[in-house]
Amino acid sequence: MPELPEVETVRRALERALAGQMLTHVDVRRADLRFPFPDKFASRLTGRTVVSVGRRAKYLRLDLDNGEVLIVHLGMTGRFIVANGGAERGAVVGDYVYDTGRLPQHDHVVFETSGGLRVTYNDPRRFGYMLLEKAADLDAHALFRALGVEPLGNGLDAVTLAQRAVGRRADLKAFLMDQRNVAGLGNIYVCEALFRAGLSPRRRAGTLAGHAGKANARSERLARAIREVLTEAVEAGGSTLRDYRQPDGTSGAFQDRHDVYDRAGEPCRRAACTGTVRRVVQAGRPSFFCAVCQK
DNA sequence: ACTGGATCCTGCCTGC
DNA sequence: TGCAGGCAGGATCCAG
Repeated sequence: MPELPEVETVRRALERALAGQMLTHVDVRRADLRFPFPDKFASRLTGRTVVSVGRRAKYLRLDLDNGEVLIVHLGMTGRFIVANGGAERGAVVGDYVYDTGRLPQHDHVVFETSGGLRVTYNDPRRFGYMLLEKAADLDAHALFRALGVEPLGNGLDAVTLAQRAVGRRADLKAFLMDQRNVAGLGNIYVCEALFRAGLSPRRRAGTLAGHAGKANARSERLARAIREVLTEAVEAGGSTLRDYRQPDGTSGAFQDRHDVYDRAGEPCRRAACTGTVRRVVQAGRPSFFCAVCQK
C-alpha cells in the first residue's frame, strides 16, 4: 500500500484539485469498502466545500466547510485519479492521464467538483475506507488517539525511539511497522530505513535504548535514516510498485532507489560490501536486508 | 502488556 | 493453455 510518501503525494494532488472547490456531485457505487460507508455519506458531502487536504500518518483528512472531516485510508490498493470531468477512460486531458490501463469496475466513489474535475477513488482489494467525523472530535478518535510520532514532523528523534523501545523484545521490524511507535512507515520504508541505519530487522527493538531508556548510537542512526528515506521518497513522488500511481497517472520514482526492498538475491548496494540481499518473513511480511552490513 | 498468527479482498505471477 | 497456489504497499482482532 501507499505508505507515508505515497499518501503525501496523493495529498498534494488532492489539495491542488479540491482545496477551495465545492463537491457538486458524489457517486457512491457500493455499500462498503473495508467498513460500511457512513450514513447518508453522499448527501452529507454534496454541496460542501473542501477547505483543506491534510495528512496524519497514512490517513488523508479533507476538512469541509461545515466542521466535518472526510477521513480516507487507502489500505493496500486504494488510489485517487484526478481527471477533467469530461474525460473518458484512456483519454489524456492536459496534464492528466485518465487511467490508461484498467477497467473501471473498482471505481467505488466518484466526486465531481465546481472546478470541473472528476476525482475517482479506485480500490480493487477494498482494504481502504472512508469516514466522516466532526473535526472537534478527531484527536480523540480511536484511529488517531494511539498513533505514534509523525516522522517528518518534529517528534521523531532518537530519544523518542529509545523511550518507545525500552524493554521491548519484538523484532525491530515489527516495532517499526507498529503505527503506535512511528506513524506512517510500512514494509518498504521500514526495510529501507533499517538498511540505511545498518541495523538488522531481526534485532530486538529494546536494543535501541541504552541505560535507563536513553538514546544510543543505534537509535540516533535509525531516527536519522527514517527521516532521510521518507524525505527523499516524498521528493521523488513515492514508489510505484504494481499498480500504484500518482493521481495524475504518472509513476513515482523512488522504486528505482530501493536499496533492499524486492531485491532478494541481488548484491548489496553499500559501497565495498560483498553481501547479497536476503529475504526473510517476519510477522507474515517479507523483510529484505543485507546480513553482512546490517547488524 | 506483548507477541505472533489469522483474516479481510482481488489481481497477478509462477510453476506444474 | 489452463489452473491452483502463493504472494502483495495495511491494520485489526484474538488467543496465548
